[in-house]
Amino acid sequence: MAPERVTEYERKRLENIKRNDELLASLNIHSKLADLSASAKRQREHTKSYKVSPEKKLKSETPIVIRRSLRTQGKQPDSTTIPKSLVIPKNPPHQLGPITMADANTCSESNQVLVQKILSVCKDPQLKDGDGDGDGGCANKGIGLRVKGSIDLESMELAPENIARVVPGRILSVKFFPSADMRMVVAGNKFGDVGFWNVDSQNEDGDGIYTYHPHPAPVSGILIHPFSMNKIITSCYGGLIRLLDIEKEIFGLAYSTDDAIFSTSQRPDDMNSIYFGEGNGVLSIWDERSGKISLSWDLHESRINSIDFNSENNNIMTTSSSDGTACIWDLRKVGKSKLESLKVVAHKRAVHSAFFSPSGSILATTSLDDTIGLVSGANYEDEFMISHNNRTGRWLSTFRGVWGWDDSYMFVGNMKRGIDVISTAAEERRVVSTLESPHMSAIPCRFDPHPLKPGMLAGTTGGGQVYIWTSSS
DNA sequence: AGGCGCATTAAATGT
DNA sequence: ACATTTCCATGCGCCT
Repeated sequence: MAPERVTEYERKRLENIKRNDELLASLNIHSKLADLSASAKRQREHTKSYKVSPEKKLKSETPIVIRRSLRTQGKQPDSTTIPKSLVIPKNPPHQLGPITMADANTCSESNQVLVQKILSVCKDPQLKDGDGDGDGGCANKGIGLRVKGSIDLESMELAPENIARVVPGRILSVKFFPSADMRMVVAGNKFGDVGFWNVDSQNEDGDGIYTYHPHPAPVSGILIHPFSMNKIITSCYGGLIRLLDIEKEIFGLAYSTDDAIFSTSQRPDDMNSIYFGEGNGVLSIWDERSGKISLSWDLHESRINSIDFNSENNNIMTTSSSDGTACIWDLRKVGKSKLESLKVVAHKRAVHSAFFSPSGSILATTSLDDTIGLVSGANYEDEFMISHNNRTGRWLSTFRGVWGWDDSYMFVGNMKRGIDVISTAAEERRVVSTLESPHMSAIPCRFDPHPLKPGMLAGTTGGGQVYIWTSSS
């Protein structure tokens, strides 16, 4: 019993420290941890529960007032007094407002190399025909949002040089730059870090990895506009949506809320809006031009884990939720401040993703009830459930099955350090092969297929690694 | 109905 | 090699 007590205490203490640290960060105070350790001590007297809801705890136990007053007193950061064990090295002060890339930078690499690289691709004359968008000159016209094509599974491989640890800790979101002229991936982790990896920089200087800390909480979404790659949107559990302007080198603050933001998406034909899942089932639309929420619906009874649009009809949207359902909505059928679902796919547990196939005719869901659903038919009336182990546990991000470059294959993580490939043809509908490699030393959980390079698939792990599988065909 | 304790899980880090 | 640490997941069962 005694040792259990100790670990219990220890756990609470760490939890408290972390919470306090995040609070400190959110208040932009980078200092004075004397009272922090005091609060940790105080925690000992509060021998109560192990899991207290964050809000409650914030209100009841965290000495907010003291911290505020510290800042209002204008006390300077005094790192010398910070106990070594409490220093979290990768946490520069967090601001609730715009933050420059320089301030958010947590690596030794220079911003300029990254900025110039991205701008050079944006400004590629090849891609810059016409250019009347007045949008920073980052036109990418003539290239589709996403190419379609079949690939040869047998030819997919993982080269050792296509592996990197891009951020520390667990990755929640990953996105390729939608450019055919460079291979760059962006990954967001549990700590709120965002890492950029220029995969082809081996021949250039540095390791091609640039890390920033623009968020105080897990990065739930990354969006890169295909026609304006110099603008990168990130969201986090802390309720922030940031819009990184590469030209200005600023992580701007687009929107902030007390609710957690669990998912973000953009409607392909309306890049001025951001659709995001907020709190316990609310879907909101933020309009870039007005800088405000233009619409908001209460669609689910629990968090919305994913949002996706049908490529063939951008009015058709799908959401997946921890309430155990994935739904299909028609945005034209807006009732009185309500949306009616065209279809509800019911799972027995939380649904962590729902994505339309490239053609739009199949919806694939991934659920903690250990199934992957394939929903098809003219009105999505055919449901087929494929059994698949999706119990990732506490230390890994949940699995989300993603589509490849046509309707024939899906990719999903496998607890045995592989990537399961599901053939979706009506007569198959099962795992037909598993991508495995001795170089894949951890379980890939979240994926992003390169939108312009069929066969190029990024997979990310609970340890911050990114694997880029490629196909020679 | 809802809050709380607990088991579960993988991989980095420490010895 | 093995042991320790990680500690904003989630479901379940037990308790109010």
